[in-house]
This record gives sequence, C-alpha cells and structure tokens, in this order.
Amino acid sequence: MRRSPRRPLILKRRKLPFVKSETEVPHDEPDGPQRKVAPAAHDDPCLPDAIRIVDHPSMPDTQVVVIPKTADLQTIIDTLSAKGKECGPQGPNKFILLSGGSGSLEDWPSSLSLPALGEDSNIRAFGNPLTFNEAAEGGARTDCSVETTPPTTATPLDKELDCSLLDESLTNIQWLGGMCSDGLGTDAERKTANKENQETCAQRLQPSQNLDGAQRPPYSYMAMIQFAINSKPDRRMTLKEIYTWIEDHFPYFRNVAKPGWKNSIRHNLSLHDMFIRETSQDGKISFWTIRPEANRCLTLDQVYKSEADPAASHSSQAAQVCETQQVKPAVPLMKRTTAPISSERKMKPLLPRTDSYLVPVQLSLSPSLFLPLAASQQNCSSSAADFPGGAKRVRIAPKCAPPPVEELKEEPLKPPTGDTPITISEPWRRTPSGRESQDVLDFSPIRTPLGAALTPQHQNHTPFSLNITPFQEPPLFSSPRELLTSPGMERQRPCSRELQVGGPPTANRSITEGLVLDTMNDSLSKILVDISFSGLEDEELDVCNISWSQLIPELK
Amino acid sequence: MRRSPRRPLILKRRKLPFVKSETEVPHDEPDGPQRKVAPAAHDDPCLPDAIRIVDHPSMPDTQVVVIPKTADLQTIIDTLSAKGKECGPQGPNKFILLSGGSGSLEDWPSSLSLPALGEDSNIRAFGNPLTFNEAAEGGARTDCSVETTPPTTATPLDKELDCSLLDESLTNIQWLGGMCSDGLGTDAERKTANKENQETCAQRLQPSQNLDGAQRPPYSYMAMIQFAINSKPDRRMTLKEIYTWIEDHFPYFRNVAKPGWKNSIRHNLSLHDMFIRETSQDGKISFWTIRPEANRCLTLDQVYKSEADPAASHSSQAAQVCETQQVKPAVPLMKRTTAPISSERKMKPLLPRTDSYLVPVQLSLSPSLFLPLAASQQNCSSSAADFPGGAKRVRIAPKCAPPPVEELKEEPLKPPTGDTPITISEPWRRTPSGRESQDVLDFSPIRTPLGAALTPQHQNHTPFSLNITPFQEPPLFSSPRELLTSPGMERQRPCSRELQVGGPPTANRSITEGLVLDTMNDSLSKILVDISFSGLEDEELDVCNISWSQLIPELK
DNA sequence: TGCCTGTTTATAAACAAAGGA
DNA sequence: GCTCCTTTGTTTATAAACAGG
Ligand SMILES: [Mg+2]
Ligand SMILES: [Mg+2]
Repeated sequence: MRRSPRRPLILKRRKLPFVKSETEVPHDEPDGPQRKVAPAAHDDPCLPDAIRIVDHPSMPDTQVVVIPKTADLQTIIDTLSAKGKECGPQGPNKFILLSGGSGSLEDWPSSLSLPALGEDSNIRAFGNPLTFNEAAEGGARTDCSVETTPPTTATPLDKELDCSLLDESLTNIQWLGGMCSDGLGTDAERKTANKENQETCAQRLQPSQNLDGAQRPPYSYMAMIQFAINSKPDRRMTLKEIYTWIEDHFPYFRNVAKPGWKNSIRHNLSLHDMFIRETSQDGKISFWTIRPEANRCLTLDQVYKSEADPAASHSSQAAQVCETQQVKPAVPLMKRTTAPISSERKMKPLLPRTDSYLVPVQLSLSPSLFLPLAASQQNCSSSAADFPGGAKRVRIAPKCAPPPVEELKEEPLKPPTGDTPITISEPWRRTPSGRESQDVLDFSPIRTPLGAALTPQHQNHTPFSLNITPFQEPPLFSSPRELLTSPGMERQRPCSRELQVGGPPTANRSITEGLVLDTMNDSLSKILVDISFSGLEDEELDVCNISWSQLIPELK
Repeated sequence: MRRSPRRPLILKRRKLPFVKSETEVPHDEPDGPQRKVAPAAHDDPCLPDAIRIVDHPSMPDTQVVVIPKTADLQTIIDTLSAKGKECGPQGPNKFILLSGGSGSLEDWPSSLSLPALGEDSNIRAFGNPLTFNEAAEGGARTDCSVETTPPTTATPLDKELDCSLLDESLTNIQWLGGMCSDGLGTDAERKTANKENQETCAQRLQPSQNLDGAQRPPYSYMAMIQFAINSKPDRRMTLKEIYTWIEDHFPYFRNVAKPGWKNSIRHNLSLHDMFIRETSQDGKISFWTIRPEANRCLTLDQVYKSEADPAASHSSQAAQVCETQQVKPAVPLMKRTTAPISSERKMKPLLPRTDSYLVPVQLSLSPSLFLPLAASQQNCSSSAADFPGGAKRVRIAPKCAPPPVEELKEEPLKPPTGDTPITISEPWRRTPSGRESQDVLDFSPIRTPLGAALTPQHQNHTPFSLNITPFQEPPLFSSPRELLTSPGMERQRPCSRELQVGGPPTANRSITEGLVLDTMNDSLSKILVDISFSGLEDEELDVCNISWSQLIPELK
C-alpha cells in the first residue's frame, strides 16, 4: 500500500542445484551414451527437443549450442566434433555448449565417456572436503530437484553453419521506447520542484500506455547507469550526462518519475563500488566511470529484443547510433527524435549480475580458446594443462604440438600450495564468499594466472551479448557483492579498455557454465559464459545452471 | 514531514584543510620557536591554553598530550623529553601528541627545529606531484581557513604522571540507559505484527522521557551491531542474539521502534562488508562476525561518558559486566536489571568511521613504538628507517643501536618502484581513493610492511579507547567506503584475534594524526590514532586534523 | 503455510562541499 | 565580502521484493 513502483522486480534468483562433483559420478567409466536423442544437426527446425545453434555474436568460427537436458551429450560432442573437422579452420570449429532448461537434472546421464581421453596430469581431487557436509545433508533432499520449470517447447532455431552474421528483421512491439514529445517541458516543472522529492511530474496522466514512458523500464538504476556510461566511447560521463541519457532513453524518468530518481542515481553511483569517480586534471569536473573489472559492457542495444530473432549481432548497429548520438553532447533537449527508438522494441530483462548461491563447482578455463583464431589455429595448444592451477582440459583426440606459450608471462604465480592437508582448525568457516580465500581457496586448486593477457577478438566498444570470462572463476561465493569487493581479484590490471571485455573478475556478471568444444584442438574445456544479454530468446535459451563436470567426470 | 526519526544525525563531517606538505614549509630551517606558550607541565590545571595530558588507557607508560594550536611545539617536545628521561623506564616515556582544536592552522609555526636532527636516508621527496593542482588552486583560498571553531576554553585536566589507571566517579545523567520494565511484553505484540513493518509498538506512549528508551540512541545500526558483536568474547553472534543484545541495551528498539528495525539490522549486516557471516561446521547456524581488519572494537562501555572524567580505563570495567552478562545466553528477557546501565550515563557520540576528505598527507609509522615496552626498551630501534617504504623517523638525539629486527619477516615486499618518473599519461585521474593505487600509490612512497606482526600490549578483548593503527596508512581516499573495500589493504592476514587491535587496514576507524615522542628512543614519529571513543571529553579534546609534517618538515 | 534469515534494490533524507547568483 | 540556492557526492534509514530453509 506504500508506493507502488518500488523495486522493479527485475531480478530473479533461484537456488542452484548443489553439484556433488565426485560423490556421485563414478569416475571414468567409458560406458556408452543413453537416451540417444538426435543431435538435431540444424536440419530439423521444428524438432521439439532440438539443439539450438547460433553463431556467437562476436567470436569468429564459434557457435553457441544450447542443448536440452534430455539430449545425449556424447552424441552431440561427436557430431559437433565431426562437423567442425569438416568445416576446417574457416568454418565453425568452436562450439560453446550450454545446457538448456528442459528436463531436470536427473535426466542427465550420470557419466559420459569421451573418446581417447588423455590422462591429464593435473587433474586433482578437489571435490569439496570442506563442504561435504552440505552435500551430504542437503544435497540429496531438495537441492537435486532442480529446475522444475515446465519444459519449454523450445521453438528451435536453426542457424546456418556459415559464419555470416544474422540480420533478420525485428518484430513484435511490446515495450515501445517511443520518446515523448515534450522535450522542453521539464524546466517549468523543475522550478516548482526544488526539494527534489515532490510529486511534480505528470504522475497520473498517462496511466497505461507505453508511449511517453509511462511504464518504468525493467532495469535497476545500476543497470541504467551502466547503459549510459557504456554508451560513450570513452566510457566516462558526468552526472548530468547520466541524467540526460537516462531521460532520453527511458522517458519514464523525464515524464513520470518523481524527481527523487536523481537522488537515487547519485546514491547508486556512490554506493556501488563499480562506479568510480574520476576527476579532470584541473579538478573541476567529475566523471563517472565503471570499474573495468566489473564492467559487463551492458549497452542499451542489448536491451531490445525481437520476437523470433536471437541474433544480437545487428542490434549493435543500434548501439552505434546511440554512441554517435551521444558523442555530440550539445542540444540536450531536442535529440529525442534521433534516438535509438526505432520503435519496434521489446525490452529484455536483465539477468542478475551473477547467480547468487552459485554452486561451488570448479571451473577450468583454457586461455587458448580466447585467443584469436589466427593464434589458436597454428599450433593447437596443450599449454593449458601446464598452468599452475588453471585450465583442466580433456582431450578428445590426441593431436597437438607443444604449447605456443602465448602471452602468459605474468608474475610467476606462486605455487598452488593446495596439497597441504586441509586442517580444519576452526569450527566455523566463513560462509561461502570469495573474500580472503582462507579455507575456501585451499579447497579450490584453481590459481588462475590473474594477469594473463588475452587478446580478445572483440571489437573495442561494440557491444556483444555473449561474453566469455576467461581465466578467472568465482572461487566460492554466495553473493555478487562479496565477489565484487573480494580482494585479490583486482590486482593492478592496467584498466586498458582494450582488454576489459573478458577481464578477470567475474563481478557483476551473469555467469553460467558452459563447455567449449574446439575441434581444431580436439579439446573440451569448461568455461564461464556471461549471458547477461544472451542474444538468444530468453524463453528459448533458458539456460540451466548445471555443472558440466557432473556429466563429464574428466572435467572434474 | 515524512517520518521523524530518520537518520539519527550522528556523524559530522568537515572538510579538512589540504595540507601542502612541501610547498609552503621552507625545508629544514632550524629557526627557533615562536609564541612560547608554557608547556603546562601538568602543574597548572587551570591554564586556559594548557596542555591536557591523560594516560593512555591501555598502553603502559604512555600519555596522550593534547596540545593547543597556539602552543609551541618545540618547547613541548623539549619539556616532555626531559620529563620522560627523568621518569626513566618506569614512568611515562612515550607521549602521543595530538593537536587540540583551539586556534587555526595559521597560528602554527611554519617550521620547527628539532635538536640533533639526524639526516635520514630514506626521506624522499614525495610531496604531491600529482595533486599540486588542488594545492595550488584551492589551497590558498578557503581550504586554509580551517577549523574556525571557537577556541574551546579547554578546562584542562591534569593527570598525575604516575601510571595508575584512573577511576573517578561518574557523574551527570544525561542519557539514562534505564531499562524498561516490561521485559516480557514483547511476545504479545509480535503476534499482531507479522508483517514486520506495522505500527505495533507503543509508539506514542512515552513521548519524551529517557527511561524506557523513548529516545533513540545516537548510533547507527552499523555501530550498534559492532557493539553487540564485540561484546561477546569470541566476537561472534547470531542474528537473534544481535536483536536481543540491542533490545537489551537500547530499550528504544524493544519499546518504541517499529518492527522494521530488525529488517534494518539484517540489511546492514548484508550490506556492509565489515560484517561477515560465518557458518558452523554443520552449516546449521550462521554467526555474524566483524572483519578483523575493519573492527574498531567499539563496545558499549565506550559509549557512556561521565562529565568531567576523561578516563576511559575504568569504563572497561563496565564492559566486563557486559561481557559476562552476555556470556550466558539464556534468559534473554530478564537480564535488564543486571545490564550495564548503572544509571549514571551519558552517551558519547560516535565519531565518524574515518574522516572523509582526509588530507592526503603521508604518514610514517614506526612499528617499534607499538612493541611492548620490554621490547622497545632494550635496544631502541633505528630499524624503522630500513623499512622499504615505511616509517620515517626523526631522531631527536642520536642514541640507538642496530635494529632488533623484530617480527618483520613477511613477504619480501616488492621494491617501492616509486622512483620511476610519474608520467601523467591520462588527463583524468581517479578521484582520491585508496583503490587500485595506480597513480595514487605512485605518489605515495609508503609501502608498509603489511604483514608485520606487532605485539600489542592491549589485553585481548578488553576494550580500549585510543587505538593506534600502526604501519598502515590511508593512501589517498575520500570516503571510508572506498577505503573499506580497497584491494590490497587486506591480504591474507590470518585473522588472529590477538593481532587485530592494531591491524593494518584503517577502514572503519576514526583516525587522526599524531606524534609519538618516545623518550626512551629519543625518537619522534608520526602515527595514526584511532580516536573513535577517545576517552577524552569530546568538547575538550577537539582534535584538529592537522598534518604534523607541516610543522616538522623532517617528518616530511 | 508462515516465519526466519539473508540479499538486493528503491526511496527518502541528512549532511557536506563547492559554485553561482 | 557575504548570503542564499543549486548541484554534486556520501552515508544512513526504511520499506520491500524475493529466495531459501
Ligand atoms: Mg561508487
Ligand atoms: Mg556483510
């Protein structure tokens, strides 16, 4: 009964299933696949359980494969691997496997065999000696019931295997970002509203039309500030520019919202660590930036989705419109007609920054996957296995040459020291949080080469909708905030905006676990994928957070 | 007009004067002192400008000397040094010099000579090459007007020089912490208040009496939670215990506050990084703790102050009452009569966590000062000068022997690297914040030996009111929150509760700069002093934030 | 189902500092 | 120089939505 529009109810959280990595999966049994579901080789568009394949919006020769849970992973890997080899270096040869939301976890095969699995030397038993209590107690009860969402019928999308970017037409008007037509009507009402929190705007005027921003956008202030700042090429905005950008792109705030929304903007800027204030050299001007490690590179173009088109590639064109529009900072009041409306828009909900209650799975990351094709192609690296605590790679077929030793010459990265017997000295343990490591990181053997420079293929500022977060995993945390402020995550990385795309700390991201099948390498690796705006239809993608290591024990 | 008791208005901030360390102070001119004010050798109790001397509440043989600004520092140092030598190792031989609030900064002598000043080798020019703009622009205008508080008449306190702890009697009832007499009346009203935010309590019953907690205590939720948790010997409390403790000690929340205050407690626990949730080994119970680096060790006994007694030493007895009372967690409703009321109490305001807009001065810290007397006495260390970036010490008289090389065997502490010429590459600089160092820490030469173990003399859990934060300084920050979450401040210090008292990170503290005159060492060092509850009368102490290096150029 | 605990966002507000009229 | 007002920035309080047990 208080005020209605409190807390836009954007974010949804769900308890993720606790994955008992090594407690259930036998070990290495090469038993055959069960439940042979057709791999849906993108020939059968309407198969209800078909695999959906889309090109990665930014990575070349890479496709995202969303696999329903009832599908047989073994067959899929075999099929994709064969297909990748057919296409060779010019066709799609990397596949990011994500688990679809259909079915429940119990439908998965408990183990899965990989052909010609090499005995990886650095596969270490790092189950969860410190968290077995939770696994033993709560694991068998409700935590495995998992994802009882009704199986979405999954109107499958078949993308051609060519690497051309998609550009279907947008459809389906839902949230019309139509700009209001009173661009100059704000001065008068601001005179009457000095106290910043008074009901001055046209509060009850347009009750329910989408035009003029009567509906509040489904994004938090934090998200909108990111939209605004990331729209500038230098990713730097003054407070007033942020105000103006939000008013221009979300007319709700110009027309409907109470003036206190600016207070909230300032509050968010101050409160959240991800927003950092910089000062011009003369100290006169303050610019707000986004801490590069925390920048999900959210942009407004990723917001709008079309009905049947999962392609996120051409929506970046709209972003370019935004950027060029923002570049000229003059005439702040009359830009509404040029704005990125394009009128046929529907807002996609923003996934949570990261999954709360992330399952404490160990993720392996092979940096070679994120090298540009030119580098990862010449000599397929087995160097990932040599990282002190990093990438665990499961080979499908032995193939490769010695590692190229790419850019990974950072600090020597102190030895893992994870082999010391874990002495449970204190009866209390800090509730899963990435901070301070302590016992948590003793349990995790992953000492990622934090400063390892990757060369992401992504364009500099062009937005993308499927980020891959390399060589950094959330150790064990229960809330994104803890991850954000966890020390050690952010060393002194030079904030170069070129490298920030896949930057180390996974804070403020929306992460799911995936597999990368690299047919050039014959490797299968686990990765973290940022699916903030996946570019896929949310209803269809419906990525389920599972741990691939539950299916493939070799991945641990 | 909204709701009245919003935001208890506890904290005050003031812009601190920007101290131009090396721009104004000539350099090393040993010109004589001006304005010979009597050192007030604790013989003249009623001198208006007298120096106030109190024993340090926890450090032996240490006295806190609050010096009015108009006093002559040279004479004071000489006098104190002579007195310390008289007393020898058993008398007071360390003096913490704090600047009183009387007078303005312009009254200080611009330089000050120290007898037999040794040429310190590691004194480096680290003025502020990156912030000279602010110094040049705003420094001369308003920033130097500084502290225009009317000169407090400074009812001086003369403490005897013996080291006996003080125990005067408490006086002056102001905020009566009287417990209400309806210890069991909460169950009935909770039945009617399911929704947690309903006006259920006796809202308008006792409008203005102090009894029964009609007045809200002047502490934030964050402070009260710290009071609660720190009252337990193991500094660990469940949520319900926190509720109960606060209700018991601040009856306002049991009797007057809306039930939403518990929501606020939970909100604060989650929001602030300083509160960390720990889980029992079986995962059933959650305990809230305070991040040791951020723990100011605030306790309730430090809250109550007497009228004319600045002694904080005997108020720890009241804390013992609190603790022992809290140790037995049973009978949560009938303990009100035994509580720490003692009925003659007046609540001291809590100083802000740390000074916002701290002046970017460089602080030097000599760890030997914080060793117990037994250690710092045998061979007075000149080891402070050998620290890679740490303590800069100005000798008064050459005396000492080679360093004892105490516990300072932590990680090799990478070389300062501060000698590289500062390249102002970016036109923007991150607004002063300890995060990420970057250009800020290039400017600061202080690379404190972060893990250096000190052996504080403080009792383990007994509260104290004048903390000294050794070997860690705020690099450059503008808000406590930034300092709190700044990386690199908290490495992997082992959270041993024995060492937390003077722990490195200065987060959540209320810091002022002081000098330590050690007559056993003949050394004069700058320190940071936590004056959260200074134990001194707030009105009299009135510590002014100045930089001692402005007065003593040898301190840089 | 309802309560308790925990996390996160929204909103209002107090206050400080700076700048302009 | 001053006051008054606005803007910007920081911090706290309060309500609420929601997840999970
Ligand atoms: Mg911020
Ligand atoms: Mg917390």
